[in-house]
Amino acid sequence: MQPPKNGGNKLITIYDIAREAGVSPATVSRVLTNSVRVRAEKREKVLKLVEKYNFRPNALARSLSDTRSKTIGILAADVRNPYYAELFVACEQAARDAGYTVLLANTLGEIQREQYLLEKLLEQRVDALIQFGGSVDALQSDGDYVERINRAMVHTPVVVTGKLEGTDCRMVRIDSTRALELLMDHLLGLGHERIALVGGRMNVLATNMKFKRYKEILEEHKIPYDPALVARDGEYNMESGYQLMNEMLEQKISFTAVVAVNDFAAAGIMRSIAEHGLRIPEDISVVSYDNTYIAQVMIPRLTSVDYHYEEFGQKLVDTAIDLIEGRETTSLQTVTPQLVVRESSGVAWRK
Amino acid sequence: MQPPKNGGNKLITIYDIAREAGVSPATVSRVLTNSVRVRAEKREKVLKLVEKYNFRPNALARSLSDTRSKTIGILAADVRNPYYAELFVACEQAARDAGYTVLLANTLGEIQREQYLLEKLLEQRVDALIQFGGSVDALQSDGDYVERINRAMVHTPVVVTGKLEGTDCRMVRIDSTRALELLMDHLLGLGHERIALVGGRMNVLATNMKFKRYKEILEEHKIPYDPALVARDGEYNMESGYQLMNEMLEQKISFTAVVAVNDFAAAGIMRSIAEHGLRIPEDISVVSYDNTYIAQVMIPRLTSVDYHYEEFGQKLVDTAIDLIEGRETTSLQTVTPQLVVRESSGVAWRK
DNA sequence: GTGAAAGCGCTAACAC
DNA sequence: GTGTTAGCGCTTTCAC
Repeated sequence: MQPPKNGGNKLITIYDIAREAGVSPATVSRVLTNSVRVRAEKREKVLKLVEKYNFRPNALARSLSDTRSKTIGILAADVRNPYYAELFVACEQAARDAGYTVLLANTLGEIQREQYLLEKLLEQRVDALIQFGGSVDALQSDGDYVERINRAMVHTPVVVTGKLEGTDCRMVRIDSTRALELLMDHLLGLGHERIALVGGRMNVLATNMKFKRYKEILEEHKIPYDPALVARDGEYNMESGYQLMNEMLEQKISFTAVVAVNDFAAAGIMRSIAEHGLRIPEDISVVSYDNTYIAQVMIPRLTSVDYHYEEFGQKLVDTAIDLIEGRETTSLQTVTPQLVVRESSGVAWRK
Repeated sequence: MQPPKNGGNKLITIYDIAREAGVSPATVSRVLTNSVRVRAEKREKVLKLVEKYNFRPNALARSLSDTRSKTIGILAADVRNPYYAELFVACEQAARDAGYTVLLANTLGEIQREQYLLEKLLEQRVDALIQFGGSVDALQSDGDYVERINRAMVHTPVVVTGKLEGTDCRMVRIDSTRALELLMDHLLGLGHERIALVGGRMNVLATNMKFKRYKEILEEHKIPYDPALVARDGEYNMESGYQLMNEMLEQKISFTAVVAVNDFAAAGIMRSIAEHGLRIPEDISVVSYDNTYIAQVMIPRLTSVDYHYEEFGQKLVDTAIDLIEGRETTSLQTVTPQLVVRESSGVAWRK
């Protein structure tokens, strides 16, 4: 109990309001929470004082008292990535609408930080946890992290955008398979057959799923699968797309279209293509996932798969709240992606 | 006091630890906070139990008890804008390093939401508030908001990246004037004289300051000021840059360089220029502010002014913490911008 | 060094 | 309806 070192004379409490209104603290609380009917007269009196002193109830005390903080923790990989930023803002909105506050922490791709922040969020007694990016994206879940999540889930429900094998956490994720289908249908329809997959890592769930479906689709269309067209030893950024495309172009591998692992990678890919004197989409079509504003900023604008971020965020939050309030929820829900066709994709110049 | 509807058997408390360790709760607290020396033997016993039960102290209770939450509230305009995202992550890091948690809320450009979120953050009893974007960017501060901030500041120090006239809140902001100088020096050095200013609004502090300095510099260089070169009836996004540049180009206004209000606007400007069959930088040089990854994604890459986001965030947080702990701080601090030259700017094609 | 006890500000039985 | 009271889980005097 330190003396407040800054400006502060103590903040007003319900006791102060109660005293001045000539009622009990409980009544003030009742007025504030609107839980039980209070006589109009007293109610007015309290409300007037609340107004007068600009009284704001202490959310900490409230949370401590009813053992729910009305807060949802969000563990995001990195909000500097517009994909996560979109998703976060969507969640924030949905949560706010439901009377919840969100507490965001960025894991920045480090498993260590991820664990640390998980603990921090739990200390804040968030009522539920939503995680996007990081360990939950992995094809094979990290055992140590799984154990921590399992311990957390004894008291705090967890919702993830990927999966966490060995835990019972709810999953709300993009239908990656469908996302790839949209792109492939689009490209095949334009006459493309030599279609490259560029960027990302195979040990990432979504990336892996897309690859599987890619091979299936080729087979369905009787197009031979050429491993040289799949450059998956990369990352999810521009540099990686740039590097990988450079290599493919320099090896004279022939293809008429490339599916970038996301808009960032697409940007790098586009640069590489331009530097090799080729045109988009005349020589090579480029399409990608996420439909962040990068897709709109590029010249030509990118054909990209959109994820309905609002709906995505809403589902994540709804699921979290269902869990908090003890309602049953499905183990896995999916968000249906949608293709946004722009100028970066066109008809194939040869069969 | 609701019964926990989700999985939860009650969480462990220091009382449980104390009982099993055969010490008092106070001692457990002492071990946890490392405040006073505790006999090694007891300390070990407690620590072992903490480990055993994976005990995490309730941050809410702790905050309530010592009347500081070790939390800094951040009111940001919109983290989907990479400028704010960078700044937020920088603040989050700095805060974390200092043992603080950050609580983010996005105002999304609505003054109403801004006020609401301000109250929400105060209810959470944040120890300090940092605001970037929104009302604090305005040339003329909103009276109503000023009043609210003043009320808040009785108990909670506020740091902003702009200004808030009529309040005593601390300011940490980019040296906008210097930022413009960097760009002008660069362009003038390349032989440009007909330099356009595109995007943004004059009632935004930073934008306004840049305009003032722009005129001064022209004067110093004996270059006549042409109002037709200043298109400031816009926004801070791509569409706006696109529109404004379209208009200038269609009006056949002649210029060899344009200073975009930010990277987003620059992207729109570049598209407009390309659509008019002009080349960058051969025909027109384009430069901008913020140096977000949009600058690196564009072809050609953008020459842009960087803000040392890490340092910026660190200063904001340091100032907030100084205020929390009752130390004196300067009213205004600035962050020195730095020019990053890329391919979008080149020598003027005529004098 | 350490325990007992009060208090942080609120909510929720429980009486009346 | 409304006041009284007992927590929520921690920190911090204050004794010893």
